[in-house]
Amino acid sequence: MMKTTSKKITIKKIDNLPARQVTYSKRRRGLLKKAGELSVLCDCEFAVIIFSATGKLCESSSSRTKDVIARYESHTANVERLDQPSLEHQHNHIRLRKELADQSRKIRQMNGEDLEGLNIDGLQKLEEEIEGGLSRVLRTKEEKIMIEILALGEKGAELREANYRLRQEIGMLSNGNGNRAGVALESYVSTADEGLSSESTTNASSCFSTDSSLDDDSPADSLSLKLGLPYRG
Amino acid sequence: MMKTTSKKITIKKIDNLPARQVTYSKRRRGLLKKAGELSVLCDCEFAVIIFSATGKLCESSSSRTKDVIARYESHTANVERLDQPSLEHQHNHIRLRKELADQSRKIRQMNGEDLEGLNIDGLQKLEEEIEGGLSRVLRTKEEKIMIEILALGEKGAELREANYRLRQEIGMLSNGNGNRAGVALESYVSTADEGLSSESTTNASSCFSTDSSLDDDSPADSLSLKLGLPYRG
DNA sequence: ACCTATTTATAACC
DNA sequence: TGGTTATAAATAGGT
Repeated sequence: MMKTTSKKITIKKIDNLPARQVTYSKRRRGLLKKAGELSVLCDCEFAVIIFSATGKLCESSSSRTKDVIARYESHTANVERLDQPSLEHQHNHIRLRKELADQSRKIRQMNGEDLEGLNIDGLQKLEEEIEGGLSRVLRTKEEKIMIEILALGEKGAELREANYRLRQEIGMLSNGNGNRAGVALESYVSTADEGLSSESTTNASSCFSTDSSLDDDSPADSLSLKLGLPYRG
Repeated sequence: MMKTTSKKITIKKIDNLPARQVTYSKRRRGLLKKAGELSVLCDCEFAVIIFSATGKLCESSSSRTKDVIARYESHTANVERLDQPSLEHQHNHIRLRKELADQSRKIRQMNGEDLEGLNIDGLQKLEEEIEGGLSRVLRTKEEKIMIEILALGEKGAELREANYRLRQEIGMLSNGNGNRAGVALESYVSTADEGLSSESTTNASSCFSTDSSLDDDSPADSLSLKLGLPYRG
C-alpha cells in the first residue's frame, strides 16, 4: 500500500494553517536539535531565538541565552556603538578583548590545538609546561586521596573498636540474663556512636564484611598502590 | 566501489581539530539554512548566534539580530533596558573581566595551581584533559621533527654528492696543469648542478662557506636523540 | 502521535 | 574552501 508520502516542497509560506503549525513544531525541534549537536560536536556556544507567527517565544542556547546575547553585544559594541565610550574605555575594552583572545589561545594550545604557529622549540617548551602542570595535578590528587584514605582508616578503627565492644556486649548478653544487659547494650551503642555520623556508622558493617583492606593497618599502603593506576571516576 | 563514506556518529566533541573545523563549517551552514527555511515556511522571526571555539561570531536572523534581541529582551526582561550606554558598557566590562578571570583560573589549574576547589573527581577529569592535550602536543612535535629530519637528510645527501664530485675535481686538478684545468672545473660544476634545485645549489655554497653545523651528520643525529626522549604518550 | 517514502544533510575522502 | 558519494537523519503527507 503506497502511503502517499513526501514530495519535494518549495520553501514558501505554508498556506494551510494546521499544516503550518505542524511543520513549525517539527522543524523547530529539528533546528534546536541541530544547534545542540553543533554545539557539542564543535565546542561552540550558540543561542537560537524564535518568535512564532503568533508571537510566541522559543529559545534555546548552549549556556544561557542572555549570556550569549551579552557576548554578542560586546562583539558588536565596538562596531555600531561608537556612542561616547570615551577613547580610554574603548582602549580598555580592546585590551581586555586581546587578553581574552590570548588566554583562549593559550588554553587551546595546552589542549593540543592551534599549534601551527609553534616551532619545535616552542612545542618542547609547551610540552614541558604541560608536564609540569600534569605532575602538580597528579600530586594534588594523590594528596587528596591519601587524606581521604587516612580519614577512612581512622573511621574504620573507630568502628572496629565499637564493633569489638558490641561483640563483647553480645557475648555478655548470651551468657547473662535479659533485662539489665539489654539496657547496658543501649548505653554502649550510643557511646560508640559519638563523634561518628550516622552515615559512617551505616557504612561500617559493609566495610567489615567485604572490604578487607580496612581490616589491617595498611590501608594507606594498599591505596597508594591504587594511586599509580589510571582510573576513571 | 565502496568509497569510505559516512557512518553514524555519536554526538561528542570531535577530537581532530581540522575535522572539527570542517564539520563546524558544514553544519553551521546547514543550521542557518534550516533556520531560514523555518522562517519562510512558518512565517516566524528568528535569530541564531554562534560563537566558535575560537570566539569567532556567526549570526543569522530573519530580520536583524539586534531587533530580534530587542524583542527577546522585551519578552524576558523586566530589567532596566533604558539605554544607559555607560551602564551597558559597565556590564560588558564586568562580563569581560569575568571571562578573563575564568580563563585565567583555567590556565592556572592546567598548570597545577589553584586546585583547592576541586574534589578528586574534578582532579581526575582535569588530569585526563591535560593528558589529552599533552599527547596532542607530543604528536605535533614529533611530526615536525620528522619533517625536519627528512629535509635535513635529503639536503645532506645532496651535499654529500656535490662534495664527492668536487673532491673528484680537486683530484683531477692536482694532477693536471693550471689554466685548462680551471676551464674544465667550471664545466664540471655546472654538470654537477644538474638535477639539483637552484635553491639547494644556493644553500650548498653557504653551507660550505659558513654553516658548519650542516657540514656533518650531527643535526639529524641530535634530532633523533630528541625523539627518543622520555615522554608520556 | 505514529509511519514511511523521499528529500536533505552530512561524514569521510579528495 | 569546494566537490563527491554512500549513509544517516529529517521530514511531508497520510493515518
